[in-house]
Amino acid sequence: MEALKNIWKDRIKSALMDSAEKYGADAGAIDHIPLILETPPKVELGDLAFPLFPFARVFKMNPAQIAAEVAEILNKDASLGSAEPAGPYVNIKLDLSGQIEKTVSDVNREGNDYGRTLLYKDEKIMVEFSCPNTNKPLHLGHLRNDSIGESVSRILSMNSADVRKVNLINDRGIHICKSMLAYKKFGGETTPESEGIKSDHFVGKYYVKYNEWSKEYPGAEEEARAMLRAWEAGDPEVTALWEKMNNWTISGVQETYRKTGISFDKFYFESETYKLGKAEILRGLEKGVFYSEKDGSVWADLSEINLDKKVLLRSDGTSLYLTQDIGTAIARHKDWPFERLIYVVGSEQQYHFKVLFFILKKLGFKWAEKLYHLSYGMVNLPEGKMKSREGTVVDADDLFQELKSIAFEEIESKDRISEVGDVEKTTDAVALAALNYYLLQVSPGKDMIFNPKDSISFNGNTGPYLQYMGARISSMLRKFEERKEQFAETSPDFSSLREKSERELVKLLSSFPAVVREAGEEMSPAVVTGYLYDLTKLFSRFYHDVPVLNDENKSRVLARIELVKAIRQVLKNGFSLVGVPFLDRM
RNA sequence: GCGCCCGUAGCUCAGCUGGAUAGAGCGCCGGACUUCGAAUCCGUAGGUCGCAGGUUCGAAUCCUGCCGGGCGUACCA
Repeated sequence: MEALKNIWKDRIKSALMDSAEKYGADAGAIDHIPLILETPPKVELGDLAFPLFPFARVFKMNPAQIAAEVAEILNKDASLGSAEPAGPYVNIKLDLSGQIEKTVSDVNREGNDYGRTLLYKDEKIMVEFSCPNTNKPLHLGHLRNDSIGESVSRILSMNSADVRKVNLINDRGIHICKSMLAYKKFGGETTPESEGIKSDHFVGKYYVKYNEWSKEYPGAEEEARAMLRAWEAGDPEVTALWEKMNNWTISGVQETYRKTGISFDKFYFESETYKLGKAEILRGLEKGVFYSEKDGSVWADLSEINLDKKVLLRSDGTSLYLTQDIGTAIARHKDWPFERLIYVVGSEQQYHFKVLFFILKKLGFKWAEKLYHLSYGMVNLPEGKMKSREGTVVDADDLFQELKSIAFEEIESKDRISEVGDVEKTTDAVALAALNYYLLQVSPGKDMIFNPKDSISFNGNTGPYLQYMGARISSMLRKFEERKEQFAETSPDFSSLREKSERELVKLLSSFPAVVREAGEEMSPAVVTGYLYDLTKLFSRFYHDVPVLNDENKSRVLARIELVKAIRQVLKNGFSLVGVPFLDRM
C-alpha cells in the first residue's frame, strides 16, 4: 500500500513535468514544489488525492486545468488505477484487486508481529512512569499515568525499541512520616490483616487520620519533622516502622498493578537514590557549572534558558527533589546505557524537567539531549476537580470495582453468565478495557474529564464496544470452524470481494503499520485508539451489510473468512498496545 | 506579573507538519431483528472552530493582540 502511494506520487510528478514541457513552464521550479498526498474527504471521490494549487503559479494556469491535463496523461496507462480531475485536485482510484489478497495474507502470516516498524530499531529506551508515594493508595490520576506509561512502552516496543520500564517509588519524606506518625499514635497493634483492609488502603487511612489530627493539634507538624530527622539518622525503631508500612503500601499497590495490567522491569526506591545527586552537584561546582552563595547553598544559573536561578543544595548541605533526579538519571544511565529516557509525569512538572534536562546538559552528558518529558494533563470528574481536602479523590481500586460491577450487571442482564465461563475474569477484562480505552483516547497533553458511566458503556466509542466487536468476530470464526469440512474442496477467491466496505477494510488494515509508527513518533496511544475505533466501526458496518458464512459462493466465503481473520489479528495487535484485553466471548 | 498549555456541536473528544461542503461518540428524534451475537446498524437535527487582526490562491490549523480557563513560577515533591 505504501509502495503504491509512492508509485503514484512519482507518476504525478512525472506527469507534471511532461505538462510543464508542453506549456513551457519551468520544470526545475516544479521539481522544488513539494507534492502533497492526502485522502479525499469522501471515499466515492477516490483513494488518493493530490491538490495542485501550488503548481498554478509556475504553470501560470488555473490548477483545475493542470489537474485535467495530469489526469489525462495518467489515464493513458490504467493498469494501476484511474485518475479523475476534480477541480484543482487529481483523485486516484486505486486498483486494489491484488491488494486485498496481499494485505490479508501479510497480516495473517505476520500474526502478532503485523504492524511492527523499525522506527526505534536498536534503540534502548527507558520509560519511567507511575512513581507512587508510599503513604496512600493509587488514585485516578495515577491510573492515567500508568495507562500512558504502559501503552507508550508497548508502542515503542512495537516500533522495535528495546524498552525498559522503570518505577521510582517515592518512599521517603515528610508525607511518609505523617502516616507513620498517625499509625504510631492511633494504630495500636492493628494490621491490614487484622482489619481486613487492603494494605495500601490501610496505610492511606492513617494519612487521612494525620491530616484530621493535625488540624486540632498544632504540634503535629513538628512531630512529623522530628520523625523524618530520626529516619534520616537511621533510628532503628523508626526504620522498622517505615519498613513495615512501606511494605504494606507497596504490596497493595503491586496488587493494583497486577489487576490493571501494569508491570515494570525495575523498581528504584527514592530512599536509595535520594542522596545520589549531591556528589554530582559538588563536581559541577568545581567545574564552575554552578555557583555557591555565602550561606553555602549551591545554585544553577538558568538565564541561558530564560529562567531565573535554581537552588540545588540547601545551605545545610541537604539535597532537593531536583538534586535527586539529577543523581538518579546519571545512575540509571550507568545501570543501563539508554539512548532515550522518557519521563511520564504530569504537566505540572514541566518546569522541573526543563531545568533538569538543562542541568544535565550543562554537566556534559551527551545523552541528556535525548531526555523527554511525556507530560500529561489532569484528570477531572464530571463534578469538577478532584480535591483531597474535600475527599473527592477517586480511588483506583474503588473505581475498578465499580466498573466491574457495572460490567457484571450488563452481562447478567444479557443472560450471558453461563456463556462467558469465567465471569470474574471477564468482568476484570471489560473493566480494564473501559478504563484504559477511556484514559488513552484523549491526547496525553490535554486535561480530561473522566466519566465512569460513559467509559463502561457497551456502545459508542468505548473499550467494551471494541471488545464486543472482537467477540463477534471470534464467534463467527468459531462457527466457521464447525462447518469447515464443507469447504474442503474450495479455495478462496479474493477477486470476488467487491463490496465498498471490503475495499475500505483492506485500506485500513494495510495502514496499521503507519499508525503504529505515528503513535511511536508522537508517543501518543490516542493515535491507536482512534484507529481501532475506525476499524471496529467499519467492521460493524461490513458485518451488518455483508453475509460472510451465509453466502452460496463458497470461494467468496473463504476469502471473507481470511479477511475477517486479518481484522481480528489487527484488532488483537492494536488492543494489546492500549491495554484492552481481547475477549473471544463476553 | 512572568512562563507553558488549553478554548471545535448541549456534553465528551478527534482533526492542528495549512488544502475540497469542519468529524465522531453520547444525548435528542426517527427507522432496521425468520439470517453470522440488535451489547448492533442506518438516518435527521445540532457548529460565527473563544474574539479581532495579519500571512496565503486557500487558515480550525501558521503569526500578533485581546478575552476566558488550567498549571507552574518554594532552600516542597
